[in-house]
Amino acid sequence: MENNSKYITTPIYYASGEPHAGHIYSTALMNILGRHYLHRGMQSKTLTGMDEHGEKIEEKAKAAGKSAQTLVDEFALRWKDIFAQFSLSYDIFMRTTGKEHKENVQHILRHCFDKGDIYFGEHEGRYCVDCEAFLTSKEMDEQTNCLVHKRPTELRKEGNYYFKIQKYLPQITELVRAGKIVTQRRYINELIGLCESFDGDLSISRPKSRTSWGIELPFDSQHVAYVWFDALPNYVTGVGGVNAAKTSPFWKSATHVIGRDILKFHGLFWPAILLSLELPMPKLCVTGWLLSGGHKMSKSLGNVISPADLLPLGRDAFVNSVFRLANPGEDVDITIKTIVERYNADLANGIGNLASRTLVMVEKYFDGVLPTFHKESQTEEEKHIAETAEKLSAAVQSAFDDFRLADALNQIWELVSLADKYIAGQKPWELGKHSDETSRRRLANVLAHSTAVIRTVGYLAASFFPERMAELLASIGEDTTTLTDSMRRAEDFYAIKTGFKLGEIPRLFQRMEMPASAVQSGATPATEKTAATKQKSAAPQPQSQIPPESKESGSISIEDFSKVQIRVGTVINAELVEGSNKLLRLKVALGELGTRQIFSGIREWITPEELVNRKVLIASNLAPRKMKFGVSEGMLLSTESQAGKVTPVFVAEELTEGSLLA
RNA sequence: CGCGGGGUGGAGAAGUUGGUAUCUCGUCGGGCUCAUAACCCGAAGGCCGCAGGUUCAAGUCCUGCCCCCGCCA
Repeated sequence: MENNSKYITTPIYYASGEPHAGHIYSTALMNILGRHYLHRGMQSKTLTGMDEHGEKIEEKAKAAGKSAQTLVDEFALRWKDIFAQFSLSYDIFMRTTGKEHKENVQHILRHCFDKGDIYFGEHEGRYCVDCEAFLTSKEMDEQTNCLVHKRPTELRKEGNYYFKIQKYLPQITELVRAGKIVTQRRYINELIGLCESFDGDLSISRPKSRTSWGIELPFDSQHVAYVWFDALPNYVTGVGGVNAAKTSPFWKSATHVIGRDILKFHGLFWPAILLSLELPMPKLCVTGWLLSGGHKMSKSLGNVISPADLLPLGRDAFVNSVFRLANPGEDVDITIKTIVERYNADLANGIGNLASRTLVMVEKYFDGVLPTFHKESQTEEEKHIAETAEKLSAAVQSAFDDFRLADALNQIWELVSLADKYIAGQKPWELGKHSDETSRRRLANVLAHSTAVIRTVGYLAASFFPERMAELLASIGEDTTTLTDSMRRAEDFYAIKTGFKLGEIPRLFQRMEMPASAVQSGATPATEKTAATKQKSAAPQPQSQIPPESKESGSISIEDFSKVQIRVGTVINAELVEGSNKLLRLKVALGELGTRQIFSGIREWITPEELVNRKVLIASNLAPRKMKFGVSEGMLLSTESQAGKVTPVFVAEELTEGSLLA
């Protein structure tokens, strides 16, 4: 029997920080997939939530002077609130501190333990606190620093429980090769690589002496479950636990939306646990990264687009650009500028304008009553439009099944473009000037076909833009109380509500002005730092990545200026750089931003002693720069006298460290 | 050689088994006036990272090199 259910999950997010654009992206993807299947008449269940255990959360709570539970409760509220602001709904908001989840985890642990898949072992090695894990030699440099976190590791010896993942690797490799876990080709290759290079078993517990903020192992009260057995099982909790999952139609059709960075955990660790549990494999929908200006968003680059930046543009503008520009799996490069451009092109000038021009003419020439088709006088072009539109539903559905949302959106917008061309060619405003029978019929046909296009687009795009599309459909008399057969309705091009009297014509997706801050943001973050590099005497920031700018000697706008973040910092250490006759290596405290290493070419003019403990100005959002002697993460602002003497700009001691000049 | 991704008109991207280089945005010119300064038509603009090789034919296959980028969403 055909499975009529779909279960779509996001990763559960770690409860130690604010959501960023990437979280909105994954959650929106889940939301859109869930809606789409609903619109196909299927049952869909969606899940998102929070991963709330672990050493780091315990530490963070301690630092904030509150209990871990209080901390995660606050984060859960905060995240729910932000999802709500983006109209991102879900059926289940999973929290790993929930009672049901704890019971599920213990059930799973007990099962695997009884089956002999979990054993106790002692391990001694280099441990990274940030990774919360022992590192292999490949994960450290020669000085045993963690390659991921660039910090020293410590020697630790610990007794932990291990899961026999090796036992399941051959099976998993088979499944991966057969495309049973991921369908996106590039990730199949990546996963096979991961399977082949994975050695050792999985450490799945932490002694309570280290952290007690977790779920207790049912067979050893002195240990709590580590993240693999704590967070990953949440997906099973969402369908009611292991036993329920065995027969759940939702579990049989589960799709996990994940970022490509957690592919190993969902494509290797999780399948191994599921094999031990003898549960069917879910499919993965792997997403790429959201980039901004060609770079991963990062605080030091100053190119972070936060949910707060996105909100004024609206959920739809974000959704359209992010799912239009690339299919999930690829990286997507977005800036405020591209989001607004795409919004204006596709939503305002596209479907918004098409709806407007069509309905205004219906109002004008037919007193607001939707006209009838005159199929007997249908032109080839009209037949072509109708056929294209009717085929679109199947194309969209097949695109969704392969997670090719960009392809789906592109095809929908192409239909809009087709209708615009058609209207331009038919000149209905000319036809409207004549009252003979032929002209009236042609006019009716033009407007009926245009309305039918709007209707098709409304049904097909409703999973992306639920609120606006429902408004659009309602305006042409469609019943939007339920959209569960949208995909089927979209196949019936001619089913417009002829005779329906229009109410007020909606103005969907009004054009957006480009925010002043984004006017020039077609440039990469690096080029946006041009203003700062004019302080060329201050530090040896190599300029190779900065193309010449035409307005070098001209004035710059206030927007340009505001791109440069200048902060007050305290020099906490300064030393000569061996092997360089110009450079000083500075350690500068920037308040919240922490301590930065900054190289400055001022050795000729100032001694380290004169700098230490002084307050200076730092351009803090310059791209970090790899130099021969290390990475420079900012620039010390200085002045240059006519004689060529360079002096740092010292500022008053009472200014606050880290504060931003504005 | 840690792993992985990538270099295609100004920007972002498609390019399936090798056969006239495509799309969106932007720019310029024209048209239209129903519409949300919108829509339609046309044009300019590309040593497809570099160098070799295979081939009648290479963005696409092979070899080497250079350069960017990402590594817990």
